[in-house]
Amino acid sequence: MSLTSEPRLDHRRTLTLRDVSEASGVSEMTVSRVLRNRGDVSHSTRDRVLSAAKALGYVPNKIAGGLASQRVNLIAVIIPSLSNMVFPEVLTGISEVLDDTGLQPVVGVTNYSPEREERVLYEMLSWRPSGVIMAGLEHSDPARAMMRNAGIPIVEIMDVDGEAVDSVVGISHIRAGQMMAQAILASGYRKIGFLGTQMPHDHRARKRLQGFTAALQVAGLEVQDREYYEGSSALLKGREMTQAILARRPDLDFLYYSNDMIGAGGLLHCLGAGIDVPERLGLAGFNGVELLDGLPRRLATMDTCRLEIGRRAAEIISGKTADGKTSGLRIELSPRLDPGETIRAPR
Amino acid sequence: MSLTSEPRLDHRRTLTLRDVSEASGVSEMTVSRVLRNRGDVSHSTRDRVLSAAKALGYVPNKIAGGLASQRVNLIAVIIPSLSNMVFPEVLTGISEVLDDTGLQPVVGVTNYSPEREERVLYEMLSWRPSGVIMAGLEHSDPARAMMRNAGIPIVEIMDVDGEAVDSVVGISHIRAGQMMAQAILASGYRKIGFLGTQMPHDHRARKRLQGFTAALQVAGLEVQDREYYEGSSALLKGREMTQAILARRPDLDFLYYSNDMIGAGGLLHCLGAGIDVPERLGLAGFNGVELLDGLPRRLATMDTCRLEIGRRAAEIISGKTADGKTSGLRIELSPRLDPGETIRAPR
DNA sequence: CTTTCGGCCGTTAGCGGTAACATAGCCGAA
DNA sequence: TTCGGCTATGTTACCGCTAACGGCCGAAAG
Repeated sequence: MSLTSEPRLDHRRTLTLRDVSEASGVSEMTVSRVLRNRGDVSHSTRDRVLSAAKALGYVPNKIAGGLASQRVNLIAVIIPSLSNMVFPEVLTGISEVLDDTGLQPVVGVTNYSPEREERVLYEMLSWRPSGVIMAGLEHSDPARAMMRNAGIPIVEIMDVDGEAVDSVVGISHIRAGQMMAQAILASGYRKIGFLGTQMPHDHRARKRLQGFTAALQVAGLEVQDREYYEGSSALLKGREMTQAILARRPDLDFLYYSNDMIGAGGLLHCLGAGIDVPERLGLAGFNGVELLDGLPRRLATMDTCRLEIGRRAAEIISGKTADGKTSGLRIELSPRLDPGETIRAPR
Repeated sequence: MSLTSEPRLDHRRTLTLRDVSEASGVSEMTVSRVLRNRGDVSHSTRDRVLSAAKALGYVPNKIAGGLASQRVNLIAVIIPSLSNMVFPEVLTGISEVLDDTGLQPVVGVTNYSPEREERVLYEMLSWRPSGVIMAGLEHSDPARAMMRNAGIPIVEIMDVDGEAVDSVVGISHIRAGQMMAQAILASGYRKIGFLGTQMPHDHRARKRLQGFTAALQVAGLEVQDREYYEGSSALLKGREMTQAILARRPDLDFLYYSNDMIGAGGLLHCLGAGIDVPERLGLAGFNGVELLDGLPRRLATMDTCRLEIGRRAAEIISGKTADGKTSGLRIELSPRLDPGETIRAPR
């Protein structure tokens, strides 16, 4: 029952274009035009509308707008995890590019579960996004079908070893594994152990190992011992695993880790245990996580172009490619091997 | 012009309820009921509709649904950064709780910029979410106004030192700083240095320092020297900063870091430089990042209840509180100090 | 002076669903 | 038999916004 009062707004129904149109004395359509910066509106009208909207505290309703225009400025980005440090970096690349396109990334997380991936994809598609960026190439059949039928650009990222639904941007993890194996062999290491995630979930780690063992095989060698773990990777896990594998096989002369985090834990363990790295024992991780620069010794690793992958994927989605194409692209980037200080010089 | 052909779907207009209704011989309304599991539908009809929907590959349109029902199952979650490790953990807590409520978190990232925060909030509100979870208590006036007028539950998280728009869940960073200072003093350290982010951006770090210095002052002491940095925190940064501050003030006997990551870098530097930790020099970080367990020495730190904060916030938003209230709540959690192995025993 | 044209703004008809109500059977109780 | 009540389904009227088109008006062109 307040007569004048401060900005009421309390528990009134939410504002619509009509409120702004009444407050500024023009039609809803004109208000819509002003707020979207589309079509011709005189300067004076524009100002009137804008100030009315601000005064009321009007926030457009994209639900209604999207339905009417059949267009939504969302890009679905589906990744396995956020706690991996790898994916936030991809997201950064995506955001960088999308920021000045009016497109907005919306992130879904699958926790490496195919069922969850399917659900998340379904949820996201039900918002009718303008594009999908999806990590990996391995998906359930229904998920593939949804992507194929969505009628929007799809970009699968991180990995190029397999068949893409539409476009793909990534590196070959098989080749990455091969490259690392060759570098290790070139430095004269021969008794090699592997430490990593339980394979079934992480397809890219699996492919790395596959390329790795294949390259060893060419040299007539094989992985001597393996140590698996589940759950998230942390320094402590790397320490424990390293201790365990070395207890079993003290004769190993190289340890290949499936990621930098556990590799760093292993490095700390070895240094603490007085093991001569890299002469007596070489170490290598994967990913090139710069967060870990600053370790007592720089861990050998392989950069995976995460920022670049994010950027290129976003460019495809937003049509910023050379010829404006938004589908059927295939971009393979080349990972760069950084020998750090935990692989001895080639001999 | 294919006559029979495989699932056509190629470049046809996207499917609607009508398509499913025609394919299954019932009204659109009935299809809607089946797909939403709402209202009575006979078993046989349900099956028919479901199989028709699956066969066609129908994906509901939440844009239309949301407009019609005036309800949307989205929760806006607005945080400063994803590369901080702290926020993904909060997200985990949120997801855990939201997972079985039908509500879905949508994440927006502000990069610690108030302008960006305002934009992101505006964007999110324009999708008419059912709630907002927002990091921190410091926001621009327009942002506050938007939240106040949105007519939905708002939960500000992480920090309780200040005035909330609606509900708040977090810890007192002022008290956290005090607690750490008291622990440090109790162990007999007297010449204390601080290393952290440039304050203006990170309000919580600022409040910690504020509480910290206040507690020192009570003991007639003050922070002897400070070392600031900008950009993201990493081990290397921690090393460099530690080296710099110790070069200036080799007499310091304690270093308080604004987060665990740079603290860990500092620890590695000190160990490498042969400094006696914690006797000659004590160290402490902040956050209790478990990722870093496994360092040569466990860094003193303070757990910030991130998972719990996420959970409680989500519970408020989803009405899972004791009395079902969704607004006006205030929950202050107590951070736990972990002295690790870088503070010597109290004397 | 009429015609044309472009700038500015309004009107109309949906977009694809759902709330609310109406309806048609069917059953059992009065 | 009648009638209330229940179940299973259909009908209608929007939700808030925008595409498409149309109208008006003043200025430039014929």
